[in-house]
This record gives sequence, structure tokens and C-alpha cells, in this order.
Amino acid sequence: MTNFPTNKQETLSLRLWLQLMKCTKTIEAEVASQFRRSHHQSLTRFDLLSQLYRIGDDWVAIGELASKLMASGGNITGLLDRMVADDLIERRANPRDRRSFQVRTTKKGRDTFKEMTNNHAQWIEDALNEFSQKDKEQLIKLLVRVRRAFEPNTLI
Amino acid sequence: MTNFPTNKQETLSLRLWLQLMKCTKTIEAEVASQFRRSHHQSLTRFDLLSQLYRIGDDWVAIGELASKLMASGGNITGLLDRMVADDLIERRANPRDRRSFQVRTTKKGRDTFKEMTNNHAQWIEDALNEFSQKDKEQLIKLLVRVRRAFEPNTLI
DNA sequence: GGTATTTATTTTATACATAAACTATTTACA
DNA sequence: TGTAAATAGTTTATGTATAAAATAAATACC
Repeated sequence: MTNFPTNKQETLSLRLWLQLMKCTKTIEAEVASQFRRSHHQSLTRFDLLSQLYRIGDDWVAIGELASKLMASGGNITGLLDRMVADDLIERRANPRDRRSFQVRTTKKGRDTFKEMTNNHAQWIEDALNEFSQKDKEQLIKLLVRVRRAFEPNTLI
Repeated sequence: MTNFPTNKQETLSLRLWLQLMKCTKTIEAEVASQFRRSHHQSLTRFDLLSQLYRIGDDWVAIGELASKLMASGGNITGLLDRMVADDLIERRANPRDRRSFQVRTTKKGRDTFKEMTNNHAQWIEDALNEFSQKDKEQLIKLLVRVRRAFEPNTLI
């Protein structure tokens, strides 16, 4: 009646994808709710602060940040506006290119990120302590392979 | 200077979590964009139709649906409103309990879901065809374990 | 040097998400 | 019975996301 998958391999791929979604959704919901409760910040904001941290908390162009975060233009504009309003980041015109703007973390932004990171890392650590090093390594390896398989335009 | 993780086990857990997020985010973005392009539907709507399919496309209480989808009350109300407006589902009062409402897929909803499922399954299958059955099985097993480790209030 | 194209970002319209306050029922139970 | 508590959904306010159109400046190129 329906065209649902019938052979075993097919079912397995779908099940894999389903478990991946379910797994991430569960963890994401937990982390997001923790961040909201404990820091009044979203996962998205944490991601953004984390990207800024990675580049040394220095000025970075909005477009570059957007592409690192896989965020659309319209999204990044609003997100940055709100974070500037909350004094987590600051914003300036690029002196060399008048089309372009740059953002950077403020002291409050860096402090907030540090607090979030500490709680976060500890919590992840606790949740995953039952896994052996070997299990974790294998899982990471498999996840990277899965991601590569789905990435549309990456050569290798 | 910062309190970033230093020992190897800790870094590994964080890396695992990071890869999990990155992996899901990549695939999710791809699938969502496909669904938008090909069917003008969101991943959320697919999830919802999929839940309705699972229970036999029969009437189901809004609250039950919300909990299956891990969606908040405010969210489910708006989502269902829009899907009713698009004639994907229909809605009625529960004759036995005047607080309660029920929803069910329409023919259009079922057809849309069927189309989405077929494309989706094929695409997932293609993307994952390089993985052996053993790899998939192992990955599923690990993902289920990870999810269990993070689930807050599940007794086994 | 002037026009076309590209690049960087914002605006607009809309969808999807949460928390908290609210309305309307049902249920518990003194 | 009558009132308190619990339950089912909606409303409101706000945050996060996209696509598409708009704005403005830089670059390409004849």
C-alpha cells in the first residue's frame, strides 16, 4: 500500500538517520534548557560566542561569522542586534570597507561564555563518563564519516 | 587563563558532543532545505505527519501529539493552525472532554507525507550507501546509548 | 571614467520555538 | 454539593530561523 522501505539495508539507513536526529534533539533540548535556566542564554548565542572565542575574541566580519555558524543573513543581523543590546558583543564599521561591519565580544560576553563553558563541559563529561575512550573515538570517527557523506559540496 | 578542559578524556567527550551537533546540524540543514524546495514543507511538519502516520492516521489529542514531538503548548497550537489552514490536517473537539481537541491527517496530508517519505528515504539511502551494515548497526547502537546517557528522567 | 556586476548587510514577511500567564473544563475530595 | 487542584489548550511576548527584496559600497571592465 505505501512505498515504505522493505529491504533490510534501506531500513537500517533510515533507522540510523532517525536515531541521529533523536539523539541530537534530546541532548540539544537538555543543553538549551540548561543554558536558558542557568545563564538566560540560548544555544545559538553560545555557538556564536564560541566562534568568537576560537578566533581569539578579535574583530570579525559579520559575513564571516554567519558562514561559520551556517546562519542566514537575516538571522545573523537580528541575533547580533539582540546580543549588542545585552552588551555581550560590540559592533563597528570596518574602516577599510564601508559595506562591511565587524563584531567582537565585550568583557561581559567573554565572562558569560567562560561560565557557560565550564558548566557545559562538566555536564557533558558526567553524562558520557560511562563510555570508554575507545567507544568515544569510534563514535567520533563514524560521525565524521556520516557528516562527510551528507555534505553537499565538499571535495573529499 | 581559561578553565578549558585539559585532560584527554574530557576533551574527547566534548569533541564527541561537538561532532554529534555538527553532524546533525549539517544533515538537518540539507534535509530541511530539500523539503522546503521540493514540497514547501518544513522538517517539523514532516515530523508531525510522521507521528500521525505512526498512529494510523487516526484522531489524536493535541497534548499527546505535542509530547510525542517534544513541542511546547504554544508551539503546537500555531503549528496545527497553519497546517489546518494548508489543509494538511483537520481538527475537531473531543466529544468526551470539552477541554480537549483532536487532529487527524487529511487526504492531502497523507499524500504529502507519502511523497516526502519516498524522496527522503531514497536520498538517505544514497548518502549512506558507502556504510556497511555492520557500521550502521554499531553507530545506531552507540547513538542509542548516548541518548540514554543524556535522557533526564528515564528509568532504563 | 562610467556603467555593470558582485559583495556585504539590512529589511520584510513569515514560520517555528519557548516560557509564562490565561481560560475553560474536569477531577478530587472535604 | 461545593470548592480546590489538576488538566487541556490558547494567548502573549519574545527569540531564532529562512527566503527574497532592497540598499549601499566596492570591483570589474570596456
